[in-house]
Amino acid sequence: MRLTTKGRYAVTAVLDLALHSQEKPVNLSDISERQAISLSYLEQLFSKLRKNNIVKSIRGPGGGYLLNSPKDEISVAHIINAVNESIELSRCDGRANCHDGKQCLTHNLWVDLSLRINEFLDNISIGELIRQNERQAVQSARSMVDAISVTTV
Amino acid sequence: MRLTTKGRYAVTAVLDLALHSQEKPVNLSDISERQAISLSYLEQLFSKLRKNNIVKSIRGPGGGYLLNSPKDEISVAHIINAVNESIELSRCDGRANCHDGKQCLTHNLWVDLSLRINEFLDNISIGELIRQNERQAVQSARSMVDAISVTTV
DNA sequence: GCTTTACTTGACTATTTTACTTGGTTATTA
DNA sequence: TAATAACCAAGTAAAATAGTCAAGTAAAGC
Repeated sequence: MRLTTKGRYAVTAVLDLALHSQEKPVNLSDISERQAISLSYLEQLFSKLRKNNIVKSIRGPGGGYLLNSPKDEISVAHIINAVNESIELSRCDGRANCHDGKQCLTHNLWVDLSLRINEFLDNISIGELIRQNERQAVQSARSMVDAISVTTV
Repeated sequence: MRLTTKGRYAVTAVLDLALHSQEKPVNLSDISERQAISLSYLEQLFSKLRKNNIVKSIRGPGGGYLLNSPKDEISVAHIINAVNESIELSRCDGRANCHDGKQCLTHNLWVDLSLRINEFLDNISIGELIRQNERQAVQSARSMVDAISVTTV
């Protein structure tokens, strides 16, 4: 599991897609404009997302991309791993390098941690992310209203 | 929060330090050899770790590095953020770019997620990582013993 | 106090990844 | 058949990563 700006771009783009595609496909030009990501870079990212069955495409005029599954079934981990190709070069995989055991221990510790991070991000779906944000927005709007009513009363 | 091989190197090195420094300082050459990380790269990483009060150094012969706090008070997030400088270029910070609100929404969603990842990694300490691994080792040893005793009885 | 050891610092370089560009081709619809 | 938008491939600039080198400085021990 790697977490770089590339992953952020991908998650942001999928979030944009989830927010804008009500049955109608969304084309990359629109996402490019809204999220300020270059069109061709988006094409590369979406090519990987499509190959990983996260989105599906419709060609031709009026075409674009759609989520391939319900929002709640698309995890952040899935998106990030899709664009990162995740060839996770885990050094001592069986042979070599791990001569004295101690090195293998630290390596194992890292693998454990890596698994835990992956598991964590696998439990956060696009749908959940959006809902949580909506709740927060409602809450802050409410407290804003409260604040106003307090100051005006 | 960014999670790259650089962060892995740093966490691995601190784990190695935690495992090997029983009151005595550990020098970077030893870590370099054990973890197969170049000495000069370790120097750069430890310079940042020291500035962030994660480790302390002792100069001169017999010198090296020690953890600056108990194992349980050093979080994985702390280590990763220390070496990554975390200048997290969060695009629309107030001004610019965020014209239509929608873009800001996706941006906020990412920031939320980022905070959650950070919080998650902040709750995993070096000490906890090591202990968990020990438990696993004991368990697998136990189940191995069980398996053997079953097959031999 | 001098020498040795070993950390410290900074500048410099190679490699890899990221982000983007260009220039196309192919499928679909109006 | 003209316009649209996905698809594809090669190349490129900039940034991050990983490592090198050389000149320091602090501490230990003789």
